[in-house]
Amino acid sequence: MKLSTRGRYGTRALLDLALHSDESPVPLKDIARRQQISLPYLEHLVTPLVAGEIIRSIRGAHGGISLLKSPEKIRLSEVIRLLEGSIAPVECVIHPDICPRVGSCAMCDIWDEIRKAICGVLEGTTLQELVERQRQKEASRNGETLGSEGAVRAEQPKDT
Amino acid sequence: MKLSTRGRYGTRALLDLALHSDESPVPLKDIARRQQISLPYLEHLVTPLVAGEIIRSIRGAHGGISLLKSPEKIRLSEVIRLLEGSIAPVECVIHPDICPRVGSCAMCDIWDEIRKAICGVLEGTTLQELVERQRQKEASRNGETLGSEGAVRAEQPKDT
DNA sequence: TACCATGTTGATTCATTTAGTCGACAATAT
DNA sequence: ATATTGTCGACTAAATGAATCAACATGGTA
Repeated sequence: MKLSTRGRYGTRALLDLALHSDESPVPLKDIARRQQISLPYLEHLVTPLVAGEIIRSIRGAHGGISLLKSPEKIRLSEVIRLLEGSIAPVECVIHPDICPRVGSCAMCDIWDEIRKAICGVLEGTTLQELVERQRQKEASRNGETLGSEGAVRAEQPKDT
Repeated sequence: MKLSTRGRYGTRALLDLALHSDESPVPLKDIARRQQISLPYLEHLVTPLVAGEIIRSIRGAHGGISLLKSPEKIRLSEVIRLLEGSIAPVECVIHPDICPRVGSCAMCDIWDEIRKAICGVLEGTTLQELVERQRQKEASRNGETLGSEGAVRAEQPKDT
């Protein structure tokens, strides 16, 4: 149940793009440098986002990628689906026909509840919200400067 | 973000055990046959559940596995954690120290929300509930017999 | 026009994980 | 004793993940 680097790097790249978007497109090179992702790998991560019409790309000098929709309209669910494929934790939730136990398996219900729970979070989060969160974090990080640096990690989740 | 066969087979095996538990232990061979899991593979799946003291095993003739706790006290979260390891979709949620962006990364918040959402479902589901659900499904499947067999698949999730 | 900066695509590599098998062994009932 | 069952570690094969690279397409700029 782990996210691959596609999901992790891809979302970070998209957030980075949103944070650095003015009018002109943002070169992959810049995103790669800021996010510490290798450029040739990032190119592959970006492809499905272009195909999914979340961003568009412009070749040539001063080229790069830019958002096709305003950040409030970009939901994380859509992004993750493009980067990672289906969100469902098991296949049979999506394709009931491949499971011989279809309709008589109590586990499938639970797997689908998990799918819905995950979708709920992703559906309810827009790129705009991520941008705001990120800006806020960086601002409060600057205000922090002196003193107890370690105070950031307030509460650690006990749970896995 | 897919569950491996460990999680899928393991939970099915445990549910099968709960459904077929009387006083005597249930041989792995029977579970393997009913659930269509290869016996040598099932042996490996069962190991962490024994280690986690959810079930115990008895060797020798008439041996097998049996539940160590009553089904109402066995939460799916515990089972999945034993079978699949941490539920968190990314490592940095559990070990913030391995992430250079710790405390200043908006994505981490989201990944943790997802972890919580998944935990919520798993924490809130006991083996007893699964048993009841499963019995109910099988009962209604028997009452079905004649007529429109296909009526089972009422609503199909559009969403991934 | 020539050239440089950029994105596109497919092939390829390498490491890791997953899924599964097998054999030797330990324990228990009959 | 012996048949039956679980335990454990080694092993293998296939799939996936994480990249890298080269050849190409395209758009600015001198």
